[in-house]
Amino acid sequence: MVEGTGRGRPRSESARAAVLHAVDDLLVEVGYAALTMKGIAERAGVGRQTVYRWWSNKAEVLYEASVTDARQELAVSLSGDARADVRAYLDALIAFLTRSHAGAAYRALLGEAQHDPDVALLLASRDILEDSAAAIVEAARAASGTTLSAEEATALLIGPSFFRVLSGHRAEDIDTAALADRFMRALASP
Amino acid sequence: MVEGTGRGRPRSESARAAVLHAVDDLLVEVGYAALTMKGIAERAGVGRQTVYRWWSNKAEVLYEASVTDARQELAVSLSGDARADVRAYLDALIAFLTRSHAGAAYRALLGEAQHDPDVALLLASRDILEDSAAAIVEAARAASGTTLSAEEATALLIGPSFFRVLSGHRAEDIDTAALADRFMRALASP
Amino acid sequence: MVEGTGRGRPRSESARAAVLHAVDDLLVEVGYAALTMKGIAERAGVGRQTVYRWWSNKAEVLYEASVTDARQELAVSLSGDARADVRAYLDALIAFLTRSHAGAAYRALLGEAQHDPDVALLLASRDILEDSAAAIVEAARAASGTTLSAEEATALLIGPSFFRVLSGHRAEDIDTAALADRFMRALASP
Amino acid sequence: MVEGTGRGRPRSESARAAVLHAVDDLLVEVGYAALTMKGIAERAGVGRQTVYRWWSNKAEVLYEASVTDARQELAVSLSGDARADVRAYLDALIAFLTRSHAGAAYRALLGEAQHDPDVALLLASRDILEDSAAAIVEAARAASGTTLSAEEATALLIGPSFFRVLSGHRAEDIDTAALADRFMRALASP
DNA sequence: AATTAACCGAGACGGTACGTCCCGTCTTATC
DNA sequence: GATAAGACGGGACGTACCGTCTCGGTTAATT
Repeated sequence: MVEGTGRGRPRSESARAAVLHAVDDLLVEVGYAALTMKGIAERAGVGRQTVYRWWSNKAEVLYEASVTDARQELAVSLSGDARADVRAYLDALIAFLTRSHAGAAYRALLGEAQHDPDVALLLASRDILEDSAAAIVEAARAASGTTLSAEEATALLIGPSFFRVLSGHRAEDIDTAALADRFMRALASP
Repeated sequence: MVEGTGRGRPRSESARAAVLHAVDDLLVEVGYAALTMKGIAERAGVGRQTVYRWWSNKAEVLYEASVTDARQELAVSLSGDARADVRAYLDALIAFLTRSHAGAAYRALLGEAQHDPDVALLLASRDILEDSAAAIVEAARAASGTTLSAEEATALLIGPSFFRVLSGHRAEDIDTAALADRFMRALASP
Repeated sequence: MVEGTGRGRPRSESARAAVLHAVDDLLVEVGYAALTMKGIAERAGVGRQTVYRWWSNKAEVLYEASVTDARQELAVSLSGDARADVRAYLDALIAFLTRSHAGAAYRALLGEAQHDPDVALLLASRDILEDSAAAIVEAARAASGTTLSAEEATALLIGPSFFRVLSGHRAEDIDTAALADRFMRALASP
Repeated sequence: MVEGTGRGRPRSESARAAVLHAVDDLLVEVGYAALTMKGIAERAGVGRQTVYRWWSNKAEVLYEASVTDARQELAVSLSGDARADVRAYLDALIAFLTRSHAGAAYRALLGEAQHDPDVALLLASRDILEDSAAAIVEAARAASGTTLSAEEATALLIGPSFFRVLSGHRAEDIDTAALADRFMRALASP
């Protein structure tokens, strides 16, 4: 996108990058609760107004800082074996939600979305999890010949692990092989 | 349970009730984000210290204020027809998560838990959702003769709806009849 | 003064003593600014109400706790030599104001009196300094045959040292011999 | 004096003035005891942090708010007649201590200084009373040819009135003509 | 001996100021 | 005209103390 006439000083790309890096670092170091716009600006060596000029709240900065990493971590290649692919995806999903920095950011944002409609809209506009599962879900639907919609199938796939992690259960307990098996069974037509 | 030695002025039950009522009211009126300890105390006509004396943060007050309502709203009676009971439970669950005040409180707490370990512990200690599903899950497991553990079955039951709601999808779209059907199918042994 | 009928439990003398001791100790340990009614009661092992029952504010407790010591420290015997007696009194006065615990209490009370009328009344009712100087002033007035009133002479005697100490000057610098000399000269008739 | 690099928003002169005015007003309206940093900020229409940014406690604000007035009220012109000048100064001093707003501030600060070392330092750094008396004291010393130091003479001059007022006596009783006379007599060499 | 009444300790109560932190906005000089 | 710096008005935080109250328990003098 072109920046109008180009008059005046152009946006500093280095400032943008510094902010996104600062958010990444601070999220790990101090956690989401202690992540402040003030702290981000200072860590990035950037004026406070510069942050506000490009992002309207910390959720937006965090979203932009983590969405690329999130997509990468959740990407799985299709092997042709639907059940194996589903299991691989579930493993990636759980690793993302419980051990990844980008996953921590996602959980924080999803948490914030529960009481901030702006953040809810931001997340709903492009749901990272749903996007990441689309290919696997499509393959599984095709393989099973299910009558379920993609949306329904996605909820069946992601929901159980999502619930276990978000509601605070230990993630090691999740048997992804069994989960993949039950998912395929649920998909199947009668 | 005895409250220590009984020395000193006893805790004021009316103050306790006033605080819990104030939290309930304020959550509806101003939302979780604008819910402050200061606001709660003032609305309750209670000293600030009195709130801090009995609850260490707003999550604890909110939990105590909503847990009883939550249990009531999620209670379903067993009819003997497992599939019908599951569907009734899912309807209650979705209504709770999307339309109930207690459910709004639960979602706010679950959100807070994603970036506050104290709140996470509080919720994990007695998971309202898991508790509420225990009887239905047990009945469904018995009816299906499944090899799945109760924990796994609970995640299968709650997860899909939970994911749809928490990640911001419209709740009316959820076909609980289909979901109950798929749940029973997933439980079934091969 | 008799306490009415004497019915009911009599005042606990040990509680009274414990409070006064606690005030003395705390004044030295934490200073006047950090001296609180709560702290006094706890240090004395006494209920808060018990303190309030007998003294209406911390100034009153402090006054009662220090007035006896103050009188003792400021007592000087008359030798017959007015100038020498005056000098001895000034030495005692400066020691009291700068090095004594009771003097610290007096200065704190006098400070409080500058912005609390109740404390001002308390101090004015029986001015410790003026009382202590009465005998010496009388002797000096008699020896000099001055036309000055006792009040005026007292102010001439105490004022200079009082000002030096209260306004924060170093006390060692005060030449009490010279001061005594000038005082006698000021008293003398023309 | 230069204020660093000049970067950033400069200090708001209007905020500074508003705070000092608020202190002046509040001291008269509610008295020193009820003078709070919170109240000052609110009355000035200023953020709390803005007050703390420039003054570390209410004593500092009050000092800055009253010192200029104090100097004006205590200024006396020299006529050449030392005794008359001394009397004029004593009249001004007593009026300052007992009837002036700036004098009320000074007494409050001096009171605070008795139990707060920070305030004591603040007052000692530039003693308003001693400064104000310097010219008169010098003139009186020259006229009398005394051997007393300026410090000693100042204490002799100010002390008696200072003691009378601070220890709560009525100010109307002070005979400044007699006091000036005795002061000149005390100064005189033998 | 039983009753009565005031005192005792403990500690919770409604209030309010404290000093700190962060919010999002603004106003500088600099680039 | 965007930037780094940093002051601005505002407001919540969690703590401390205020002076009051309400308990159970104690200690006498009066019945």
